[in-house]
Amino acid sequence: MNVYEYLLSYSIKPSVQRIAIMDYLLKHKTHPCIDEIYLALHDDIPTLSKTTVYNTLKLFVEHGAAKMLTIDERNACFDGDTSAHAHFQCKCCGKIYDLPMHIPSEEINSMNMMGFEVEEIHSYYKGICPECKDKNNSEKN
Amino acid sequence: MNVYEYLLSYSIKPSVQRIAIMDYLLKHKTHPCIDEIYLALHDDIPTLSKTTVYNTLKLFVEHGAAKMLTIDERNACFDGDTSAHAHFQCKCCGKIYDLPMHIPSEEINSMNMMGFEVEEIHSYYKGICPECKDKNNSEKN
DNA sequence: AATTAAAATTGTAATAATTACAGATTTGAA
DNA sequence: TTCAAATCTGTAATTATTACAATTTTAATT
Repeated sequence: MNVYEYLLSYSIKPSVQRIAIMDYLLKHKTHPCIDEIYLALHDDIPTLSKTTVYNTLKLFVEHGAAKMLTIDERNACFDGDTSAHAHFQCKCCGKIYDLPMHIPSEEINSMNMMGFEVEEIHSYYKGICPECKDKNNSEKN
Repeated sequence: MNVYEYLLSYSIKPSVQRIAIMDYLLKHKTHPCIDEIYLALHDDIPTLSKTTVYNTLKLFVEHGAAKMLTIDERNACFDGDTSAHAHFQCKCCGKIYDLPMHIPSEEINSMNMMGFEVEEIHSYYKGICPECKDKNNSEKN
């Protein structure tokens, strides 16, 4: 399935900009922020407006075609992988890693019992990633 | 233990402003944002600067006396309860609820095995809270 | 009590992310 | 081809946060 059909499957009317942004999201697992996407696509689509990137990602999130991460304090990040998974952000280099998510079914059940209607589950970790840990260790020696 | 001693126990030098802010955090489980704290304390401390609220909360977080939540997209929220617990934010009213947290020990173990040094665990849910669900239902009838 | 240096606080200005909005462009049906 | 709706664009406004220099407070020392 190409990106055009992929957008349609989420009831999103495709356009040059929407296809380019979704294509970027699907091909780059970096959990990009608005600016990263805007700068990356600016070469191919010089007329692209940053407002369009904002609007488009909002649309994607509303249609369930992307997820917004609030893991980075500075600015929102976006993920084209909408499957349930957790994240890890390195406090040193800022990189965001994907991790398998354990879905806490018992908790969600008890929340439902209490009358909470759970629509989104967010799970993330912060700390030091293997790369940065290695780098720090080798500096010390 | 009073707030003065409480701050000292986190190696934070007490001051009028710091005591007032920590006192507010401990007494109000609303997970307030900077503005809420600033506005609430402004009556008692008219000279209080919003910069001081920012600086003080940053200091609290650094010393482990408070936690910053990024659950609300608009702005950072703060929690004086530093014990491990999860949160639920209602998409309708915005209120943030405390929930017991299931610590995914197995995942953390495997992350450690992979070389990730986990320092923070964040777990939160979004959806509709019981109050808003009731309100919506009664409107429909 | 006066002196003084360090720490804390304050207020303003700068920065950065996001949103509002109006005009231009594109799309697709008639 | 025409036209209305949808989309996109660029600028301006808004909002959250940070930088920073000046002022005030604190606490130790004389």
